[in-house]
Amino acid sequence: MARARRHWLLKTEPSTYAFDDLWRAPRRTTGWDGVRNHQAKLFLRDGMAVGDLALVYHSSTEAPGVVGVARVVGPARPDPTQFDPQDPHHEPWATPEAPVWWLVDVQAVVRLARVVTLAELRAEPALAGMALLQKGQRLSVQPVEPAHFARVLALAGLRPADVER
DNA sequence: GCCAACGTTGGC
DNA sequence: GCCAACGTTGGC
Repeated sequence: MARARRHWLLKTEPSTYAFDDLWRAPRRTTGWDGVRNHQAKLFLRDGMAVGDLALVYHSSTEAPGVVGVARVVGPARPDPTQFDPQDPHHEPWATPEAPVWWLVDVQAVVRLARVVTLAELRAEPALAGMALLQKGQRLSVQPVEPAHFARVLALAGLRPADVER
């Protein structure tokens, strides 16, 4: 039997890569590259599987918050930007035989009609345990409990079936 | 292994 | 821009 679907949160700075960039990408799909934290890497490489769902979160912007939902559509693979000397995410010690950084391919599923802001999330008692809301946390890839995921969808006015397409 | 210095994240 | 919190680096 297949493993249960897991849920995640992916942070991005919209000035660098916004959810709308993903929404407009070919097949609404991109490699989620540039993650340079080892704990986040482990979630990408070892935690995620095709079919998992992720909240996409905008940070470092006027109204930080959840802006969309994406699905993992490809298994973990080495992040190609680590091999590119011209790329800001270049990793001098990485080789194709021994990659350091990993990514998964994600596809936009739903673009929220409005931002579910960080302030709203904080105001929701049912979400008090979310990793995102813990003091000092700054991981850009985080696991999300299914109940929390469902609650955020509800705040966005979505029903569970809305993310199954 | 300890820890100070420095860099980064990210809300405000 | 400020600053808290965390991660990384490097001397010892």
